[in-house]
Amino acid sequence: MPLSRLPSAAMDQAMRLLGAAGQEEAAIRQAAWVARCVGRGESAPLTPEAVAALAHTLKQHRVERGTLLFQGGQPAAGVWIVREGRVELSVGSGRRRAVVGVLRPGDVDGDISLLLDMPLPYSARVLDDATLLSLTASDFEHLLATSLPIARRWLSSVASRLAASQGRLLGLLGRSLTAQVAQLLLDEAVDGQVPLPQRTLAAMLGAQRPSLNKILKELERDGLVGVRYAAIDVLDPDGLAKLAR
Amino acid sequence: MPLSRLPSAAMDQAMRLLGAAGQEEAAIRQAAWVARCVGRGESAPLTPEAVAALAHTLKQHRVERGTLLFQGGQPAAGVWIVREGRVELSVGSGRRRAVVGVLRPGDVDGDISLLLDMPLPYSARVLDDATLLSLTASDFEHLLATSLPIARRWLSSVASRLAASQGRLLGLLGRSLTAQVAQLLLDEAVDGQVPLPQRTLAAMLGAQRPSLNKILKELERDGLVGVRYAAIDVLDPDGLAKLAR
DNA sequence: CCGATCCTGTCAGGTCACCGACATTCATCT
DNA sequence: AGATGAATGTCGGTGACCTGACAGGATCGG
Repeated sequence: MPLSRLPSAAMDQAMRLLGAAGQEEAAIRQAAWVARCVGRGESAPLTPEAVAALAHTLKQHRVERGTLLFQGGQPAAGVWIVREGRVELSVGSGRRRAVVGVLRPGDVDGDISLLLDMPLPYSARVLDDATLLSLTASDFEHLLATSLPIARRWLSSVASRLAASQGRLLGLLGRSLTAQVAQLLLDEAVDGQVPLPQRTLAAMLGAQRPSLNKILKELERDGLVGVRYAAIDVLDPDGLAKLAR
Repeated sequence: MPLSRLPSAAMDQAMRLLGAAGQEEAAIRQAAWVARCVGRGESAPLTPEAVAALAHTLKQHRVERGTLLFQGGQPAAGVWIVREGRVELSVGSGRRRAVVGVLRPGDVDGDISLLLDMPLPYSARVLDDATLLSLTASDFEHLLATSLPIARRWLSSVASRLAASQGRLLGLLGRSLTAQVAQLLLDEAVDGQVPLPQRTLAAMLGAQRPSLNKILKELERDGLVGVRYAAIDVLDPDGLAKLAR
């Protein structure tokens, strides 16, 4: 999931200053932001036409905390792009719940199921009041089928997700829970913070919450992390990296 | 430069004997096969030009068992496509070795590192005497930058690998080793057989070989699998699926 | 045919993480 | 401010998996 996490404060301010008259321009900016999020494209620069095509098909949604964006097993309705807030991807429920990942601004989902024409493998629930962008299935396919720069960029976006997924696989295989926790905290930290409850972190490792809590207290005792309410502070990334190996 | 150092002498000789016309047709066939492997393309049919472009850039190699195709940490030299045989992807060594996956005919690798411009995350070793196809890095980028049908198909290829990786992640999270073994056998079986030594299977789960062996004997006692030398027979897929849930 | 090498089968001891449960602290809403 | 729900801190018993080691069988080379 380590797609580009871009500071969007400056952008938001610019949008406010523009006002209603610049609605068209705001849409273009939105599209350009998405284009930056969807992969890198040094070898496929985006044409103004491609950005405009994106701008006209993107829809914006305000979604409140707790909303179920989609449910596992159903066909994908379209592509979701997180503009602001977080979205949790999970399977199962109760004590057998596993968290596949947590989307943050700049992350994309739903496209894989569309590309492969398979049902969604997990459910998505919105963690904070959020702003989301969406593409319908047909708009998405049309974009890919007509714009090579967009297809090329989307390719690198999916590639980076694959690399992240394989990295997480390696982080789990044959490692002690301590090493897994250290790795997870490093992966998920943004600005030295991991704003997730221990229950969720445990579900991301397929571990029990008490086991995770024990390890977190050990890490805190060693000065590597700070444990707060529904959040972990990463105090010593280098020390964690040493544990994670 | 592992590309140029591979033993391709036999192939070169065969091509010379064939003559120009046969060589061209063989190359086209090869390219069409690759195109089928690299994703589905119901919405992006391949043009004859695209297939021809592929055909002219593919190189064929015969590689003998045990060859190290590439090593983790180095930049990717190009894209590899397995035509025949198997290739093992792994990290680490000794008893801390983890097997990321085993490539079989039709599988592709090396493209992710090129797309993201990152070093290869694992090493690749050839398990059987094999036939491989390759694309150089620049040919690959050129293909993607000029042919939309190929970019579109490659996109679905990477997408399906991502789905598989996430599936394996879910197969590991919070499941007993027995469930993991059952899942792995179902995933890796081809024609009801899994032709891998227990040491490799254990490394794919990040488990120890004795632990795996104990579970395999239990499964054999229950008539779900047959244990042979360096191979497992899947006798009762439904029974395994029930265990894997 | 024989040695070398890989693979399988198996064992005991020790450790680690699961499991259910409970009390406590924190945040939020009325 | 008080009530309510959620998240944290903590505890033992139990079972599962790891560790290291060794013996025996299969395969392949000379």
